Amino acid sequence: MNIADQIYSATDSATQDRAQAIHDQLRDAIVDRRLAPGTKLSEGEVGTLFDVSRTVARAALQMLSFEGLVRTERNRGAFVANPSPEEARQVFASRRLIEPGIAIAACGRVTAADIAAFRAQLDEEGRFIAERGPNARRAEIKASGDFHLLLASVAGNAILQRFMEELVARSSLVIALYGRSGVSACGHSEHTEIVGALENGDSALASRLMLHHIDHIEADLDLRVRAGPALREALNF
Amino acid sequence: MNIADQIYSATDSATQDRAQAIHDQLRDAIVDRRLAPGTKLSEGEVGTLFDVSRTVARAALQMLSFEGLVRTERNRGAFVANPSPEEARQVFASRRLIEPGIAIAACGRVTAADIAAFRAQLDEEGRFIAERGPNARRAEIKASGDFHLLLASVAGNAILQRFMEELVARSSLVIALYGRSGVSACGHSEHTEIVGALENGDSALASRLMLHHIDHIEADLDLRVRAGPALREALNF
DNA sequence: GCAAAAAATATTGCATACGATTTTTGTGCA
DNA sequence: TGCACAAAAATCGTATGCAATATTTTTTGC
Repeated sequence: MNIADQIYSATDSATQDRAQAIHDQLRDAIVDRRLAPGTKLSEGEVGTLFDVSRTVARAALQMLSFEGLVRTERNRGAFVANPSPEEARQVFASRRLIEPGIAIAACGRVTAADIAAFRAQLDEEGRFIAERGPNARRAEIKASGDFHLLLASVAGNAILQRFMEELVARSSLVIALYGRSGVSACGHSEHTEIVGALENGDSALASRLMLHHIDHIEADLDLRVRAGPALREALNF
Repeated sequence: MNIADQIYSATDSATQDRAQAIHDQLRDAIVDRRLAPGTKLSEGEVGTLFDVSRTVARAALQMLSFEGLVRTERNRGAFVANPSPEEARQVFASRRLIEPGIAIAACGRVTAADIAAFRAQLDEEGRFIAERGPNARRAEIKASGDFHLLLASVAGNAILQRFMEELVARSSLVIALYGRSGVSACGHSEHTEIVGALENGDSALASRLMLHHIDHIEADLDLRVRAGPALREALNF
């Protein structure tokens, strides 16, 4: 590890404060669907829950708001985001644009250690697919997202990695709201194929597989408006 | 304008508070290079400057920190970001990945009114290129960035638009630090060509022109490390 | 009994206060 | 003069208090 890396990881680890930790826990809870879309997250409640003042709870909520995971309304509070079908489409349009490129970048940088990490990640996914129950399903969604984040980290671009973290988290919300079934097994096999392409250094194939994979995830969504979206919004639903 | 749009713009305009306004002004100042990289932005100073308490100044600085425009060090304060050559490369790698796709998306949605807006934007750019002096140069950089933001807004994806806002702002910092000359005139003509492709609905051409345009901007940078980057970082430069 | 107004309650927006940490200044000694 | 160490100043991290706004409950008139 060179000097620059040391500086980076030092500042990264020491970065900020308890707000970051609270943010991370809330984020995980949202991504894991333990917090349903629309759930109110009041500053006081979050503060007492994590045993901090409203000040730091507020900072954590502000971070989540920047990521689009909660929406805040003035003088009303913060709520777990309730993405509209249009927002859902934009999330996946963004992923279709970015992730094939990330796959290509990862292809040029992937190491043997990375491949091993991918294999471990695939095993993890497989474990939860075999199991039944809502907990396993949550873990499966989480693991599926982690695959994409692992790929982004291998690609070696910190900016794109952060974008992907946001997109994966928001995808999780979208799937919670509009997901129809579990094509997850299909998703798992597609992940396996992508790792295969990576291992062979076939960037064009990896990119193509990724694009199809995203299409498949989105195809499992039911993005038809249910009772009229404007009405639902107006009713604070 | 449909109901959903009204709701959106309503929440957007009412969004939050004075912190957002302060953020916007500071952001403009950074992008315009009135605040040089490395400049310290203490909470107290920002607060008294905008006549608010440290609380809201802090919130504004936190927003800038999320965008990568300032870096904050615990118990030390916030500083205008000083992107390393590696970060600069990542900014442009991200733009190379995203902006051609944005150009394609914009091609499919551009209206006559949009074209008129582009023409106005191009005129604005041209004005400042003709002028001399540091103020005109600042305005020119700003206008050049605004062109890319206008394109992103036409593309109609709010998520990608926000990513682009971040990338354009960070590019401005990078150019301030590593920019060599003004190939700006060249940039202006390239913008004109892109608008032409948009007008003709030639998405493939627009995408290709955009990619070359980004390459040209990056080619004008001198990203060689100067006195050793770790040393510079260590010296808090 | 029901609808509308009014009070009570809860929650956010913001400012300020205080302890902790860092940086700077000042002083004594070699 | 130069250096080490201590005191002072500046700045941040966080808690708390008060006013403003939103929400709920109660009361009141019909």
